[in-house]
Amino acid sequence: MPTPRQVAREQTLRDIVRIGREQLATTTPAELSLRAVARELGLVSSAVYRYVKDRDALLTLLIVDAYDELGAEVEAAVAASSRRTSVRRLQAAAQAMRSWALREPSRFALLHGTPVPGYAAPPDATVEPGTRVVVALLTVLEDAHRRGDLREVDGSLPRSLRTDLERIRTEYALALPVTNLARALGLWSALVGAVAFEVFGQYGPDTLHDPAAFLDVHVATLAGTVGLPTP
Amino acid sequence: MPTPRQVAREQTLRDIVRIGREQLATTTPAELSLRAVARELGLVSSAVYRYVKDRDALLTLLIVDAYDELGAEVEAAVAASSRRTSVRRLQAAAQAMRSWALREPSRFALLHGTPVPGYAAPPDATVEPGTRVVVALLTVLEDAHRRGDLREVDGSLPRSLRTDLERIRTEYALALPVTNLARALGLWSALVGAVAFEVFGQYGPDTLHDPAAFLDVHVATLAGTVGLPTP
DNA sequence: ACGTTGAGAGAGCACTGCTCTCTGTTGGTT
DNA sequence: AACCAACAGAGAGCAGTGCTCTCTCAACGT
Repeated sequence: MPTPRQVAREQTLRDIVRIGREQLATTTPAELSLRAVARELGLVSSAVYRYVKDRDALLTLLIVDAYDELGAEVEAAVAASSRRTSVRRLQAAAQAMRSWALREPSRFALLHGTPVPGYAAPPDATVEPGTRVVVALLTVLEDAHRRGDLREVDGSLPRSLRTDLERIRTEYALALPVTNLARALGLWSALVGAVAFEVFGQYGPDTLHDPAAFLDVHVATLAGTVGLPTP
Repeated sequence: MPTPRQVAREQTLRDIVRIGREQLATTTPAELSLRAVARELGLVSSAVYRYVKDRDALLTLLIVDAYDELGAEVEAAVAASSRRTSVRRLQAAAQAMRSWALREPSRFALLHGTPVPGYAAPPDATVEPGTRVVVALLTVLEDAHRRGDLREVDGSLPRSLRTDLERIRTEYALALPVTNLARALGLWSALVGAVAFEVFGQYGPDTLHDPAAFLDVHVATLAGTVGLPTP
């Protein structure tokens, strides 16, 4: 049975994450201020160090928090589109990611922008939530493969790359061939790259006036590379 | 004829950029310190404000500096591979970008990582150097198109997207069809995304042991989408 | 009932970007 | 040649940051 002190502690910790998340709505990860979180919480700055080792630890909490929210939304989009074509499902996943990223640019930057200096995310805490998006993409491909809609793409792979892909394939218990898996990894980074380009404004001003439409076209193209039938 | 004072001023300005560039070798853009630059220069912190309006202005100088260096290296790779297949030329461009990004992770982050808060790069200073890489990619495609090696890719485009692409096509005096241009933009963001994934460590630890090989495979796949013949 | 653990406060250190004022030099104009 | 304005740099200072240290007091387990 948890003591009052324990429940209060967990509540405060949740509040810290919540306030940190709110701060990220208006500031960038680099500007996230522990003192500001403390002020908002009605605490003196040194007190938050009872809950969070340092600023990097707070960032880790927020990274996991963001990965989970993004992952959940992409998974929901994939699940909701289970009766549509695989290309449409990938487009739905992409648009879910894009929507979230545009809604939460700082939290997207926290995940896929410049890493915080000297800070290495602890793998045991971040790898699992950090792979939810790519796993969701792989789910679509696995479904297509099971239905016989996935064309096995050819092409030789360097040996070390093939080894890595085989390991991933067994680790995630995938049925799709490694050549398709290679394309899927490419799809993943390309998708994140495309969203980052838009969120970070790197296409340049007044280049694309309907980025959502471009993303759909782009994802359809990428879907062709992983072996899906394109209309 | 420039006065001694003017040449001294320009020299100091160059020194500031040089020192800033050196600082970025060991720190991230977010940590770049104007005071540290001043110390290194043997000046008091307030003195550098005679040369640079504020920290953001220094960042702009460094962004242009980095874009130019990256652009020059990618252009050189494209030029040096003019007698090879178009796919190999794209791979050379990609590897040039990857090499530079791994050698200069902070400066790469400055270009393609999280934008600095509240800071909008002045377009008239950054757009031209910022497009050198994509222009180099387009050069490869134009060459291929001229030689008849570029297959016109089909697929319908939404109207607003087609309008944007037509404008880009005339602005850069391109001969390749807009459908291929759409794929080229996708190739660009995908390439940056792939490099960013590796530089920022987002593939996860121990996922790919030969990222250079993966990038070659990935770029070869993307080259197929823009209409180049893949072996 | 009593030590131990924990939460919070407060002061302080070293650092940041940036502004203001003051001094001395440079440079163009009369 | 003399003069006054423009300029480079110094120094102090403000508000903010992350983080550490010490102190106090309440909650907790024995």
